[in-house]
Amino acid sequence: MEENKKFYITTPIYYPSGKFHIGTAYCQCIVDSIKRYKKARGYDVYMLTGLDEHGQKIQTVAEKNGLTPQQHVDNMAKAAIKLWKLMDIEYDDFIRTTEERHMKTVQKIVQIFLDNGDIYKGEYEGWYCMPCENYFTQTQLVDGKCPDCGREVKKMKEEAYFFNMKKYENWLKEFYSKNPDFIVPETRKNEIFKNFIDPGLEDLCISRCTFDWGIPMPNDPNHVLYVWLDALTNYITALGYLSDDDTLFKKYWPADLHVVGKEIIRFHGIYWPIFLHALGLELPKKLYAHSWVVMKDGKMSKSVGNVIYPETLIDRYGIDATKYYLLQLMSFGQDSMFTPEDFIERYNYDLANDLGNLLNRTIGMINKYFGGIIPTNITKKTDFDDDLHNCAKEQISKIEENMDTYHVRDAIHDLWKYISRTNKYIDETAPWVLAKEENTEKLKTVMFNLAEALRKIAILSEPFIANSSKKILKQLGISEDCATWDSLNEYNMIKEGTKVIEQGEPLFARLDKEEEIEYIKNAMKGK
RNA sequence: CGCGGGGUGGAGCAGUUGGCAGCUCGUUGGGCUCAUAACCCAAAGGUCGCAGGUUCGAGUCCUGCCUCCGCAACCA
Repeated sequence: MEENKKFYITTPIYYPSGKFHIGTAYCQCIVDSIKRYKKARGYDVYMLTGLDEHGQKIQTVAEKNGLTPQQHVDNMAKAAIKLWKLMDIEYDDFIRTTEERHMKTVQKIVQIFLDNGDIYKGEYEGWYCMPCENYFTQTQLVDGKCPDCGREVKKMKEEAYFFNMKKYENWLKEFYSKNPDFIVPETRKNEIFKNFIDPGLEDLCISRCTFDWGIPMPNDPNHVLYVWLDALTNYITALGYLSDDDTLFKKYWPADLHVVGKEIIRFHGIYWPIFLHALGLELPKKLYAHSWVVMKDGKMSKSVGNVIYPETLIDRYGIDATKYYLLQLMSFGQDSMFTPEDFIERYNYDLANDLGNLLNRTIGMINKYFGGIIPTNITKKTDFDDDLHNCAKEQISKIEENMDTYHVRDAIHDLWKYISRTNKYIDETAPWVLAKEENTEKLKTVMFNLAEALRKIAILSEPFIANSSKKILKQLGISEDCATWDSLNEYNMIKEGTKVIEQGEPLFARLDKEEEIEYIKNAMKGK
């Protein structure tokens, strides 16, 4: 399928100024699911995540809490690692921009830019709010005043370094005309073109001297790097670019996929390609801008009392339910709405009723009719087998197609179509009637096909709900080596004498709708 | 006239290159009893924001308008 079987995928590096919310968790989920899928398809996958730990805001937040910036980000890094562990995120490296390995390389990169004349010293001018110690642009001002505190702002200038973006403008345009699919969804590309590329690029201010929580400019230590040159480069510094050991860089760069939030696609779609080009490096293969989880009353906000944190859902409903919910919710290009009602409904209908109960009824019947041994050596067919098999084939190829284009939600919906079809198969074949008629051969066929369908469902669901996938196999008594992605094309992977668990255990216990909605709503209000 | 995205049966959404309007939930009726009172089938329900236009034919293309949301460059 691909000439090169490596796959380097990254998440954004999150800004740890506050608690990680559900949107951050979603981003981790989608990247994790793509990683697991690629891994299942035989790729040598490397997944990077991390934190963007510098900047004014970190400094301010730390001071507020009576901490040094370093202490603050250390705490946040611990919290992040704990959360990713709780969420069972399989990353390969976790980069922090305050790490030596990052800072050193960034300084080297800056030096290269300085040497090549890509960086020049100029003056940054903006509206400055003294109490907030922050610059704002004209358009950010609210009634000509500070958008944060509402006080008067002053027009101020300061010395700053700039990156010469204009120099690369034509190259960037050319790149996009040759690679129109670089950014998905397409609408995000249109957005940055209309707003920033078509009107002509402006040079990027890359340093500040009003605060010091950042990487010093190698040529001028009074200045620290400002945001993007520091943050974006994490994707290569983590691989050891320009360090003593750059084996990972040689192996995995260029990235196959950067997943980022739609709010930062601009930086990844304009500055990042230009930085890389200026360094003479290859560009990533694709940028995927995911959209946002929004609430019924708009964006999440603490004052409205509609913020949902991942722990709230994970602690009570488990990581699989949370991942499943987020992944099936978020459409490819559109913001999607979280509601407690919807969460509980999806949990009950999809996970408990459709999937969990399918496993449970199958196990029940295999126990009841065949003493728990999955029948093999099938000789008879029922009228419904072909249709079930065709559905499997069709859905598998749709899932693969959707996962290959990162349409995770569509892939999940495809999988559930197959689960539904399998439930229907039980009604069509009515095993209880076959049992009464003592039509043992046909009954064997039905039980085998059900077990086989569940085996496939377990394989297909692994990227999304890994724990449940394992549980399904375990309850069926099927070993994991009989559950590889390649074996999806096989129909005789279940070994003779495979024994299912004696008493099926619910994968997802049904929830009391009213009670749980109440619970989530209270959690959102901070109770 | 800054930019972008929405407005599709009660709710939340899909609708790829224009070709008989789909999905999930809800509602109504029916079937089944293996199962976590789960599962399966069927029906009702839509002027696809409004007004024009192109076309044999438009939710899908063009024009204008109404309305909601997000972003506006150094703010992650």
